[in-house]
Amino acid sequence: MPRRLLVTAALPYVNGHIHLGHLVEYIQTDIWVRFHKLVGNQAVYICADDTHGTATMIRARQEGRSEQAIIAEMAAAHQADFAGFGIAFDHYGSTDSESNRQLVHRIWAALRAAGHVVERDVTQLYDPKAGCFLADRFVKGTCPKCGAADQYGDSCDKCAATFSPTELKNAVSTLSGATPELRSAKHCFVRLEPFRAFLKEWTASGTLHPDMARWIANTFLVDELRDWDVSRPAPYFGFEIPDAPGNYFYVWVDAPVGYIASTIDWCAKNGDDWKRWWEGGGAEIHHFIGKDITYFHTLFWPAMLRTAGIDLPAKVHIHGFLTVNGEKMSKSKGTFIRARTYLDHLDPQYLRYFYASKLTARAEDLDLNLDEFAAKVNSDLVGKVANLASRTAKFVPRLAASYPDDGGLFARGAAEADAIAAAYEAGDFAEASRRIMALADRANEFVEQAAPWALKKDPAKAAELERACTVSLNLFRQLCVYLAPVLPGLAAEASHLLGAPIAAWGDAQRPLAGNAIAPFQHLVARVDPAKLQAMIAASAVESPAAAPAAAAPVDDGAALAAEPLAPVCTFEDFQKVDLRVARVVAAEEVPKAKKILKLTLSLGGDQQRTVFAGIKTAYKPEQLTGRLVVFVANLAPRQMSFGLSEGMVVAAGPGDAEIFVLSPDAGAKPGQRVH
RNA sequence: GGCACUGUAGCUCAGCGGUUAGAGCGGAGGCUUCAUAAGCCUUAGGUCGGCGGUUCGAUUCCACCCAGUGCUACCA
Repeated sequence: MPRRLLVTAALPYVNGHIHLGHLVEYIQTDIWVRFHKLVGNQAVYICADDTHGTATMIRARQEGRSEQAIIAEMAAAHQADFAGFGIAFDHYGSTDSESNRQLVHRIWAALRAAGHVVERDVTQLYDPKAGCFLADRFVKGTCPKCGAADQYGDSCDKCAATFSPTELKNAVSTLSGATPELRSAKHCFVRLEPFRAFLKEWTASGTLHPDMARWIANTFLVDELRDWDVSRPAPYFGFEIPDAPGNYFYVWVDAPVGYIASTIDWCAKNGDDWKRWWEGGGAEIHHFIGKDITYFHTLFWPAMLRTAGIDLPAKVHIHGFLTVNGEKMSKSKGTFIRARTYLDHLDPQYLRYFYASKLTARAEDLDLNLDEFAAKVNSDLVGKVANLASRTAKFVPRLAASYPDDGGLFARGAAEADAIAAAYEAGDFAEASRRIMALADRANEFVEQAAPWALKKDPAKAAELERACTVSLNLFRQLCVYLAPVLPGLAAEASHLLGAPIAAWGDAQRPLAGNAIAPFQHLVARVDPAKLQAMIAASAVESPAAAPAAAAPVDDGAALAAEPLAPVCTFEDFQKVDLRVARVVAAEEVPKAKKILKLTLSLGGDQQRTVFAGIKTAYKPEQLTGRLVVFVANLAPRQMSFGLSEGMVVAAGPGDAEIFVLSPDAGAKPGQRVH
């Protein structure tokens, strides 16, 4: 009984081009889908462009055209890029569709009816220049959790923390460069806390890799789940909320619903009923996503589906990020490589194979080391697999009329089918590749021993030659069947070479006999290092001209916006705080603390105080000893796990590397009060 | 500090309660010349992070420790 699989990859955002990082996911998913189709399951690969949000609206405004024009242009670009890599969606839709609007309405009505929607005022960042509230992705600043700079307003790609844009430090509008200000507006929220028990069970029920299930259980699900802000006030490009006019659904509401809407559109084209896939039809729903959007797919999304009576995903497959040469992709180093740029220089099969050889079921980051990439592709694809055909296909015009005795080689390869299939099924493509390459090694050993080139010289051994070639070409074909999910192009060429289509996983079980052999053509070229270099060069963006030296300082309002002024206090209030000049007489690291330094401060004479200060991320102890600082002398002592802290040292900055300890001008003496 | 994951040959990684721990790549030596300078053979003497425990027997299970990574805590 074939399984019915509804498979999705995350919807790429309409505003950007596809790059090699995206492709990890689309290739991974494509391989998984192709595998299932090959084994005879009914698999549907659904994707779409994620179109809504402020970003699209602003871009349309800037370029003086409609959102729809942008969507059409980018949809074409995305699909061309995907097609270039052999990624074969069954349907590629758009979240800006009527089917999506209707479905969002339906799910919203269900959330309302279930009493999960609450409304309250939200203070949000507002761009006074652009005249609109700022979407998460349109605010950049410093991550409040880890201090990484240049992060978007919804999550940190450094530490994967999620937060709200108002939590961002040093926020700046990427639209206008203006410092955002705070404004209030009414928002709709979906309550998630009622789902916690359900989510706890669901995420632990095999829908996620155990590592990820644990991670979610230990992070998000330990505390009360915060209400989810699902609306944005106009102007906003998206679907208006039917019962809250002037408000629009936040893009993360309608984006995942787009999985279903895109299925609906596919069904409409094919005379199918979408409910067979999403509502009690017995289909398995599989989502492939990156670990950065785990939150949305394993908490919000199941809650929405459950409320609306739609099937829950059978499995959420989560992968890690792509690094290139061991580092985050970098525009200046030329490792931020667009799909199109890659296609301009290199064969997409290389990348499909390399990713496959590295992907496992775990959400580990995948490193594209370019030297390893070239070595692996050349060794495996060219040296082992393609070479097998290349070295035997030219000797004989056709395969032997019956498959000869090969000492059990083909049978041993056929017996690997289940193990390789299990590896594909589990998402452990690395293991599948290893097993396949092991078979390729055995096949090459066979050729070596049979030495068809020697047999060719002796006309009396023509039959033996034919047998040797029949075996090696069948072994080659067997490999191509196993590799077909990864390398559909190679499988097609192998089909052509031997005049027999590779159409099913079972084709690896039956050797061919008697087939005519087509004239041999090169199957896979070696990786040309010059082209690799050219690709890097084409991707490298010269780093922006070094900022004009010693330019006048620009005091933007980011810091103030990130932390608005406190309410007025009286002079008497201020006087309560006794600030003193102090000298750091000793600074030392505290065992087991990542952020804390232990400071011994002198107030003059024999007066000393011990302070534990959270400045270790920005200062080394030796930088501090001897210098003067400003010290809150009358702060109530605080017992910390490291010891008693008798006050605090005054500092500014958002944290992490950006901490600036205050010091008085020269001449001040320890013990003097700051007035 | 807590939670999780990882720690196996120069590199990338398999493996796993049981004979002398494996593969690929790289390196070294040899063979071959059919093939896209591909292939085959030999070789790497690695405390399987450390220390204990369970066991007839552990790289494989358990405890603890160390290191790396991620999240999290300490910032009065």
